[in-house]
Amino acid sequence: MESDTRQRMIETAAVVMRERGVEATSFSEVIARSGAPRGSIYHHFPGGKAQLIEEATRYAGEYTASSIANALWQDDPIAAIRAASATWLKLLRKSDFGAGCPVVAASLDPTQPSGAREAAGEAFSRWQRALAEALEPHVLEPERARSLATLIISSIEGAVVLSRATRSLTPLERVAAELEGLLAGAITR
Amino acid sequence: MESDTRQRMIETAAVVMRERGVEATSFSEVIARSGAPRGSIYHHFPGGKAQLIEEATRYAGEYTASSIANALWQDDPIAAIRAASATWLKLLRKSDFGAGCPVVAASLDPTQPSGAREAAGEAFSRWQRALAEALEPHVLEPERARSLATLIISSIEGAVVLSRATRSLTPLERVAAELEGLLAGAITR
DNA sequence: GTCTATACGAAGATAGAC
DNA sequence: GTCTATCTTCGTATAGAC
Repeated sequence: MESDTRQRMIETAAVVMRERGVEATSFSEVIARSGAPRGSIYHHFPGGKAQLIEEATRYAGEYTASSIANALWQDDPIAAIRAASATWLKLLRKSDFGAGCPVVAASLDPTQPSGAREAAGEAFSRWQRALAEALEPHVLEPERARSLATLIISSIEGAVVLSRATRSLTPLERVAAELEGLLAGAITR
Repeated sequence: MESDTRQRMIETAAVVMRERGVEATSFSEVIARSGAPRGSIYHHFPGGKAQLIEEATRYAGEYTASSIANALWQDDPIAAIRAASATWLKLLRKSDFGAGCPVVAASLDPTQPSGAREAAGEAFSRWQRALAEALEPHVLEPERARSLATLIISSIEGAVVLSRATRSLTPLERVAAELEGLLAGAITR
C-alpha cells in the first residue's frame, strides 16, 4: 500500500520534530527511523521537506485536538487537565526529557515562508477554541472561558519547555497544580 | 579593543537565536549582522559554534535575570508582571512576531551534548527562584510562592510561542490578565 | 587579530534506469 | 514505486600568511 509508507513517514517526522526540532528532521533521519525507502521521498512528497514537515505538523495538531476533545467529552475540565499533565509527565519520563511538543517545534521553524508555522498557529487556535467551548458553560463570562483556555495551553506548553531544560518534572507538576486550583475557583457549577 | 568584537558577536548571536533558533544561527549570519571579521571567529571562540551559542545563552539568561530583579525591586509583583508582558508585547509588535525568547530557543537545541541546553536550564531555574523569593513574603506558604513563580514563567514563555505562531497579541494579553487576577487573589498583603 | 584558501561533511533536490 | 548516482549549496572547521 502506497499510503502506508507515506503515513509512516509523516508520523516519524512528527516524532523526530518533537525530539530534535524541524531543522534536524532530515530525510536521512526519517528514512532511517521509519524504514521507508529513499527513492520514494519525492514520489510521496513532491514538495520536498517543506511538505513533509507541514503535513507532520497538521497530523500532530489534529491528533492532539482529538485527544483534547476526547478528554473533555468524558471528563470535567479539571479532570481533563489532570489527564493531560499525566500524559506529558509520562512522556517526559519515558523519553528522559528528550521529547517535547512537535507543534511548538513547528512554530519555531526558521524557514521562510513556512507552512509548518502556519499549521502550528492553526493547531494552537483550534486547541484554544475547543477548550474555551468546554469551559464556557462553567464560567460567568465567555471571555473568561477564552482567557482560561489560553492560559492552560500556554502554561502547559511552557512548562514542558522548562521541564525539558531543567530535566525535572517539577515545573509541569507545579503548573498542573496551580491550574487545577485556579479552575476549581473559577468554575461556578 | 578585542572584547568589543567578541561581545558584539555574543549579543548578535542571541538576537539571531531569538528570531531563528540555534541551528539557523550560523557564523555567516552572525558575521553579517555584527560586522565582525570572519578571520577572528576561532580566535575569540576556540570552541567554535557550540561555545558562541552557549555564551549567548548565558548572556541572555543573565540579562533577563537582571531585568526580573530590577522590576521586582522597584515594583510589587503584579506591576512587575504587567511590565514584563508590556515588554514582550512591544517586542512582538516591533518584530512582526519574528522574535521570541533566545533561552527557549537554546533549550530546544538538538546538538548533543549541548552546553546551551544546560545554560537554558540554569537560566530558567534562576528566574523561577528570583520570582519565588519575591513572592514569598506575600503568600502563606513558600511552596505556593514557588508554584506561582513557575506558572508565571511557564505561561509567559508559552504565550509568546502561541502569539508568534498565531501572529496575534491576544494569547499574551489573555495570559497577562489571568496572571494578574490570580496574583491579586493569592497575595495576602 | 584578521585575512584567504581550503578541506570536509551533511542535507536537499534532480535525473534517469528499472 | 523504488533505486542509484550526482549536483549544489551551505556550514563548520583548519591551515598558514600577514
